[in-house]
Amino acid sequence: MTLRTRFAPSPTGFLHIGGARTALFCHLHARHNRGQWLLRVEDTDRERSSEEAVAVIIEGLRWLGLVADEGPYFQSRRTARHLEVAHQLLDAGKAYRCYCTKEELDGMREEQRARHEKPRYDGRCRRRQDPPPPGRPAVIRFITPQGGDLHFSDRIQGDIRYPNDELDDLILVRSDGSPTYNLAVVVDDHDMGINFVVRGEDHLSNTPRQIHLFQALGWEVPVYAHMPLLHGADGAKLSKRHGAVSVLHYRDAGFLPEAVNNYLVRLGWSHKDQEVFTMEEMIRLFEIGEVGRSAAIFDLAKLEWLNGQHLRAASPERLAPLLVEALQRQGIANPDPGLAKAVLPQFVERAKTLVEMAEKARFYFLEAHPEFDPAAAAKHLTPPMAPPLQELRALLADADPWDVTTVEAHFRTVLERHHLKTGQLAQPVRVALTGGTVSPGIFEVLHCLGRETSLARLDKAIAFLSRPG
RNA sequence: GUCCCGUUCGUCUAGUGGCCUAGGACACCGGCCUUUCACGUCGGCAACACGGGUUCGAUUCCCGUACGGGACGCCA
Repeated sequence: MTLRTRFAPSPTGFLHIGGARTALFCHLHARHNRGQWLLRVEDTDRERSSEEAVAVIIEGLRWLGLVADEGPYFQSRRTARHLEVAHQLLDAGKAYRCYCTKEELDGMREEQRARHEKPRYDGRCRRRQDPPPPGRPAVIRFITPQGGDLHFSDRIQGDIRYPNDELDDLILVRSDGSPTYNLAVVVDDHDMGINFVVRGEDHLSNTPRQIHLFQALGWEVPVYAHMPLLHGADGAKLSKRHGAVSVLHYRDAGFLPEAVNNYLVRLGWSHKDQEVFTMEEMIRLFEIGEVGRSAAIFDLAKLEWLNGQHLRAASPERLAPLLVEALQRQGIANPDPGLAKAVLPQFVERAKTLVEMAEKARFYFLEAHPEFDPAAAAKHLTPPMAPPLQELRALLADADPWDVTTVEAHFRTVLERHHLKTGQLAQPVRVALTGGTVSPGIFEVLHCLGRETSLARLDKAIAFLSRPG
């Protein structure tokens, strides 16, 4: 039997890093086993679901490269089928109408809490003999088996044993006639041939009741794998402060999707001492049964390191357009794509994100001269540097060809004549060309900047350090 | 409150009774490399929550406690 699983987000917000991790694990599990996975949007809560959220979730998955075999299916379009099943249960005497009001239910829960009991519906309408109150809307509740334990073997969590008496009669259909989540998942998972469910641990306690539903319907129960949750830096639930932002935020922050996937897979799973994985490796090596059971905390520093690793593994062809984009967002109107590609190797080891890369490479793309960092200029653009800089400028003007080797040769000539150490000239030149004290190797910078721009910037620096006063 | 789940360096993790004076990675600190910054490299700091068992022997098995998380909705 081929494995069929699904990723089933509810479109009440964006796809955050935790949801992305669930989607990734679904994808890996399906691909590893040559199975399929489908995307199902669980939008039975019409109040809170939105179309933008759907679009953003799909875009997030697309960016991560997690492409489903089927879907997206929309749960809200399957209402008729859900209700059909509810009535089937009703007809079979496995469900009943409940006329309890909100107030009644609230009162019941309050009393139970006061008695230190778990708040749950006591099933009073199940035993109702008298005719229903006329005109009062009813919900349909499922008759949960009483007594005994329900146990199932979770592929991640292990054997779970759950006393049936902890469960109450869950609502299948709301008083407005709409099906609830627990009904919809069971029906959809069955109808869509899902035989394996990967989802967050927050669904663990829903599982026993869903299994009861499957059994009442005479349907085969899927295998479950409940993933440990992701926590923020303070150990609490993920919030906007620490990571629960849209995955697309990471795209805009200059992260590569493969780095995000790599980071996410290592949260709860490992393979020997390997840290860096390609998607192919993840698919080949990933075993859902090896996933750990404890929650993990999101650590941006490690994501950044991994991003650096993947940045280095990526080709300049792939990265150049991304760098151009990042530069544009930093106000560079028309970054030269050719220059971006040429210059990329110089930054790939110096930046952890594309955004950082763009900041560092910015000086290459400036139309005007870079502004001298005041501290850098004060330290390196000093009057005594005028003669060597002028001499360098003169030699460079005639350098032929304009390449790294020639440029370096002229540079060394100046060094010798003025008895300077490399750094003594390199730093002033660096400030002249880039505005600051940090950049790739100075000969590469000269070369890639080109003769015209290099000379102009040197002139500007010479004028600056020769200024009166 | 009740039920379920979890607990190895700051963080992600390895570890399935002796190989553990607990391994790797990120972060951090220091050396080397060096034209700056990085990269690289070498080294350092740093953990089995606690208490009982079981056993010749527990990080590994059992029980309890503490702490953390999840669930308890006409949300998903």
